Amino acid sequence: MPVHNEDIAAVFDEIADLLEIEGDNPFRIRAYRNGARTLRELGEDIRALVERGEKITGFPGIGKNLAEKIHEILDTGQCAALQKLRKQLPADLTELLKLPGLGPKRVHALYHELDIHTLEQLERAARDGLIQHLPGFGAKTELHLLETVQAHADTARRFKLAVVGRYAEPLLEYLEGAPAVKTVAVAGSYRRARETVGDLDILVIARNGRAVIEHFVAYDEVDSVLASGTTRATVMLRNGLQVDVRVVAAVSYGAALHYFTGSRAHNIAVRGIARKHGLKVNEYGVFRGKKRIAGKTEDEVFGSIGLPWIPPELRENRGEIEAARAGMLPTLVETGDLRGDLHAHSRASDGHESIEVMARAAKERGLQYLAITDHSKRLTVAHGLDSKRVLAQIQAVEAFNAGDHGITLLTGIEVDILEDGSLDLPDAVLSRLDVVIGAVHSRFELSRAKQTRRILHAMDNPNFTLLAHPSGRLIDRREPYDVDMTRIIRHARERGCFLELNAHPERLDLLDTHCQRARDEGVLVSINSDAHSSADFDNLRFGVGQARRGWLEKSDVLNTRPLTALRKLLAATR
DNA sequence: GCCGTTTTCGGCCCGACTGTTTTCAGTCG
Repeated sequence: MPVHNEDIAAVFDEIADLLEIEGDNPFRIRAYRNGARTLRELGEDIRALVERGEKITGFPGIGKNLAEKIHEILDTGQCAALQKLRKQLPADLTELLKLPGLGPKRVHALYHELDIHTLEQLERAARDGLIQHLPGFGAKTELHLLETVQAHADTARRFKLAVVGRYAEPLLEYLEGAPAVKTVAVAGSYRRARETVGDLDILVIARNGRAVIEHFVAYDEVDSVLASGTTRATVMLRNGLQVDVRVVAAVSYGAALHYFTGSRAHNIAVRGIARKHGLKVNEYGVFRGKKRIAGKTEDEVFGSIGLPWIPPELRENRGEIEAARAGMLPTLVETGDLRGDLHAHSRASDGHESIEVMARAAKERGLQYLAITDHSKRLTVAHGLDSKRVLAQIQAVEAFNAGDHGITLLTGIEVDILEDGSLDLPDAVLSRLDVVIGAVHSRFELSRAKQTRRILHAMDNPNFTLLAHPSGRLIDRREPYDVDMTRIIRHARERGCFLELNAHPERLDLLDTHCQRARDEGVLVSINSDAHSSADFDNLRFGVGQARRGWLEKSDVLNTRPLTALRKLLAATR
């Protein structure tokens, strides 16, 4: 069985869970979790690194011990330390930790006092009234556990960023109507533009916290109130989205916004720096002893520990603090930097509008050019274009450009990459197009070696411009196909072609860590809407959010170029 | 278990809410 970063990370997380239940040293537990996180965010297969003989102890949180365990897991597929823990504790015990309200201490008690290690046993014991007699538990906790175990199917759900946006905006407006509210702002992973959001964090500046909280929990989409105090409350909306609201005073706004924006790893790192300066950072401000020295704005908070303001999308403790300290923070790309869009569909294949309507919609969003890239014939479900229809579309685009519309259309195609890596239309046709987007739409299950070879071969076609949605994942619906992204990025550099960052909320593909690699390799990324209707151009902002999480600057993005510069770059790929 | 512009030892982020505690532990973010 091939071992991937995620497999090793899962081992470390399980070790951490089991150690935590047994009450081990909390910092040792955190070390395992940090190691797991580093592996997940590496952006490259650790196996490939090891096979190349590279040292792995340099990565953050990977010391001698974890490096040894990584080698062991790669070599044997097993980890003796985990096996040993699993002998002491039943493996399914960690499942209980996922239940809200159950942490390591309570799981410890349930197991050691009542021999409970499955959800079924927990449910039975709760129904029999056995749990309320355990120390630290009571009747209310028991009832709560019974309810959550029965509803466990819907817990731990994450929502796509765009979906959360649709619920967040009206809720923000509603909160602005609470008594004496000065400011309402979204923080958390939504502000960091994570591709999915677990719960929505909203910060409110107001004099009277209690009044805001009362107003909030009365919102008509609230299904249940999970917690409610004088400065914060947590509710579940009817759609299953959890929302946290916290109320702070204006003097603490920056500190609270920073704190609730996270990520947790970033916050821990910032507080660590503050400690070295003899300061304490919490959501109320930055303190020297009892004296608040900063807190009104995020600028102040960062400034108090000698750093410039760091954009939220970078706050993952993936090097942004070091970059800030060195004055090397990127100037991140913005939606307004985009000059065009190189991936859109028309009615000719599976789009819903004419090329004229799509052009007008793109122009209304300030774009100077738009590539019409319908599907190729292999994708019969999408009514893909054969050679003859491609040639007809070229004529239609030329006819459009002959008029004065304030936007230029580019000819193009989203051509299927066939299983052998050839493209689904003849070179004679592809060579007449401005933009040739290669896309994998079939045989997702190919082995890593075959899938990678297939894509590399496609990129070698001299007409190939850019690779559509490179990982193929659909958030929550389909895993990325197994492919060596490092080789693909490197090949794009050698071949002189580009990668797409597909902005569709279900895709957001390139992944953020791959954007960083593309940038390091000097491969330009095109942030494309993949619009199938005129409203879809609004999705570009989600692609920009993802690009910002991937540290991309304006100059790293292909379609920030004005049309003439773009044409030169496109010509150079051939 | 990791890590070092005080350090190879001795640190490691911090506060709100809940429930069961009569002064605080556990969980969560």
